[in-house]
Amino acid sequence: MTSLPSLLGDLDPTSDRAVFRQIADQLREAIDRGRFKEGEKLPSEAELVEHYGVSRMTVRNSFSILQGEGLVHAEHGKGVFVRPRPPVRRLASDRFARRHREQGKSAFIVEADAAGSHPQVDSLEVKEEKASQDISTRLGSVRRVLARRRRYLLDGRPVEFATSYLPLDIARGTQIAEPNPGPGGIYARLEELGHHLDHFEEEIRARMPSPSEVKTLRLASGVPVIHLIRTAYDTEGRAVEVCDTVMAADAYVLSYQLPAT
Amino acid sequence: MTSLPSLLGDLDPTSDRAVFRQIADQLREAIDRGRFKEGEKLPSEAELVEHYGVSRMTVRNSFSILQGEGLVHAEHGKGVFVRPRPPVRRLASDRFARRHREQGKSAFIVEADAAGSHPQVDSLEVKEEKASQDISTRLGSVRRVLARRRRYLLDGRPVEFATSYLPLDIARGTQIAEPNPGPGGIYARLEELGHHLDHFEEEIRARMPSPSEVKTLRLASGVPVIHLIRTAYDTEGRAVEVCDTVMAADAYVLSYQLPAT
DNA sequence: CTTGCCCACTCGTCTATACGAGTATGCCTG
DNA sequence: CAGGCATACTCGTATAGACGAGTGGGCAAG
Repeated sequence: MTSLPSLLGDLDPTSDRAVFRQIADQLREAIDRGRFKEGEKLPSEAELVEHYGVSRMTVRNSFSILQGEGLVHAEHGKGVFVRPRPPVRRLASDRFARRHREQGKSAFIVEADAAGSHPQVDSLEVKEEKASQDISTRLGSVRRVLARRRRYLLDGRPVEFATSYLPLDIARGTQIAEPNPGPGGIYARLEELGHHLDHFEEEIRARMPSPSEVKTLRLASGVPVIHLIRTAYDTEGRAVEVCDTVMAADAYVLSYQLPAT
Repeated sequence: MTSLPSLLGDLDPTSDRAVFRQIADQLREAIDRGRFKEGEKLPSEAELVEHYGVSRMTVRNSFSILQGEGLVHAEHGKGVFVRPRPPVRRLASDRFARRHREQGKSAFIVEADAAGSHPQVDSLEVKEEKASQDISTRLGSVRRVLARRRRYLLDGRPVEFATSYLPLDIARGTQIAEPNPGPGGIYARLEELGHHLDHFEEEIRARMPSPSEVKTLRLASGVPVIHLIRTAYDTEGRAVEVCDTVMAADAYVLSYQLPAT
């Protein structure tokens, strides 16, 4: 094994910078320089304690900084590893164009198959419920809505959790209220029902996940979520659906094409 | 002062959940329920040590979880506070439409003034430099570029750091290479130079900030950044500008309008 | 009354120690 | 040879204590 000093250097006792930050800095730099590669194991806490001559809590503090940055993750009993960058899913802004709505399978499945990954959808739940204040406002003051919840997985990893909300007067009793909305998804059904789609509005935020989001998306620490709220409007200007999506930020790149007008 | 028990409850010694997580859970819930309001001070470490009968490090561990979630922030010598949600800036997808390009001031200034906040732009730097691999690819294999860097502040708080890259054959010697690109910004100049803009492509990612981004954006811990890369294409299909923007995620909501086509 | 200092309280950093629990490996037993 | 167990190594949790440094209020001196 290569000796640590050759990889990691010494501390600067004259520096104002806290020792645990200096250690974190050195590890970060070593990772950035590729001295530790993706998925590779970092020196164990004990080794770093030895190398730097500090206490274990100090080393753990350093690791906790890097974890917060999403650079590394710890595995109990194994070690601390450089977090591999997962393959990302690109979401193009034309993904809801009518021409993509012909096939029988959902856009998610088709797209993932094409990319060679194994897609899955689970946690399906379709039910009527009271609209939250926000959803109600977006849908134009409806009291109750049909909520369609589902979780998307790629190669076994949860990447996205989405809920669609539709006004009851539109969705109740239609195939939209069924677990499987049929070919082309709910947008195809909406159009068949006479609600011709005119445009979508998407709002994008990024933030740290709530504990429940950490759980459902099995997020590593230091991974933010992208929160996307899409509202679909029909040609009469009515909001016919709101889709609230929380995505693991390390699994997505969103891509939009805008006219220069 | 209200006694802590009335706000915070007890630990469950039979629970599998680690003590510091239980404490974090209770504090989080109290914050969510509004028992501690935005900007309000949480009980001090000493008080929580007393209340729960645990050691100080355990309490600090709890705080560090909440900091990682961006829920609270600590101020040396003062206490730990519920992090106030700053006002957000909405970026609409039509913000580069030609009709917004008439006025003398930059879009950022106009928009912030309208919102009643005090906008500022600093750290201006305009220079020629070697294009990175990524920028070169996006601009169509150019070696050197003109880079325009600037930082945007709202009411004294840095919210965004952006760099525009333009091919030298377009920008060199023009007003684009001046610190002040004139009314309507560089897009107006590009069109005057005969590069009529056709469309933009925007790529959006979210991630935790690098240490240098923490510094330039003065980010609190637990605040991700939104990384937006916009490429501007002219009517001949040539990429004429790439703008790389890093935004404090808690200060922005991006909004896009998409045709249903 | 004002100024300035001191002190109490806050979080920041660091040490040393202890035990628990998950993982992997190799040896020993059947 | 196969299975299982012991063991060493990993990180997770928690305690107790020490000192440093930023903040703010009160008190004392001018």
